[in-house]
Amino acid sequence: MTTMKAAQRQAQAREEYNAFLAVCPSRQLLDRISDKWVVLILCALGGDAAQRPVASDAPRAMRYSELARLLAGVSQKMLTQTLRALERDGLLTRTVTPTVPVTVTYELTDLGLSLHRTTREMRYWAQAHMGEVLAHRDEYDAS
Amino acid sequence: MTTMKAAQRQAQAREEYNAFLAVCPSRQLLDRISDKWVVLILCALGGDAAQRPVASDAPRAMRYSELARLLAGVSQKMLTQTLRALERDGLLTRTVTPTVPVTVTYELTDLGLSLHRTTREMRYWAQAHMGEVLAHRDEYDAS
DNA sequence: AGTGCCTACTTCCCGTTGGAAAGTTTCTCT
DNA sequence: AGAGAAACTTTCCAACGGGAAGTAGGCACT
Repeated sequence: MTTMKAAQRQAQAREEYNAFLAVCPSRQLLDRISDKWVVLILCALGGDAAQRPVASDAPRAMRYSELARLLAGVSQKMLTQTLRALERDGLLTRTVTPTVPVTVTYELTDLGLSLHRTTREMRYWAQAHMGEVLAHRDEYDAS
Repeated sequence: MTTMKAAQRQAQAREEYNAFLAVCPSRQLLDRISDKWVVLILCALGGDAAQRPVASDAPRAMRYSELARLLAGVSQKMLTQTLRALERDGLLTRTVTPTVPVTVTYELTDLGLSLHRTTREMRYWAQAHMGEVLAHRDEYDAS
């Protein structure tokens, strides 16, 4: 048990948890990461701020105000709240530098980075299939 | 333009849409698919109802009541509402069979199936990293 | 004929969540 | 003394989601 490799631990975790059960902790976790602000924050910190993948894409630390500017439409309350939740879950780190005014930066951990691979796919899927979806909506609304 | 291959169309779409912009339609689409019920419904219809990937995993049509039972905790209102939205977006089809009582089945389209690959990853990530996240929370709450 | 039952919703009411905007803190510069 | 800047925090209100009850259409049993 104590000598288990990471891959084995994950394999066992998959047997212990079932996200379809409302009482399962992994269901609560899935609910939390299936959130629009979580997905956008992970995309931002993961480095894919550009419209499509570019060579300069790389995870990087970002300041609070930088995130607020990039995630158009997020309220300060939700941004702070979501960042704190992600910090608590170990997906990112929060670093306060005592300059004046104070500088706060957020950066993905390895755990956050592993989830970023999936959230990035969500974003690209949305951008890539937008046209198809709009076409389906028109068709649906016409009938 | 009319002779573009799917891959080319998607590449162009990625340049036209940027999900970080609040006004961009792809942002609205990302908001919609970054939803806990959407993720769970796609996982269910995608066939991975088991706790971990098994040979019998395959996309399959499911009845309304079957979905309601599998997605523990979903209200009828949200289930209906989310299914209709996904139908409108072309991610799944709704089929009414005039048996008695009526039978309604839902099934992923190819478009829905392409997104299912990503939502399945979200679910497995949650189940696989649950322990790590819980450990981080304990650590965070202790300080 | 009437009562009951079944699925798949739809409607109503209300508590929780999220957004908008204004307030707070700390220090520096003029 | 007053302005200003970053990163929140608080307050107020509208909207979203959950729970429960109601609806429709048709068989089936008494």
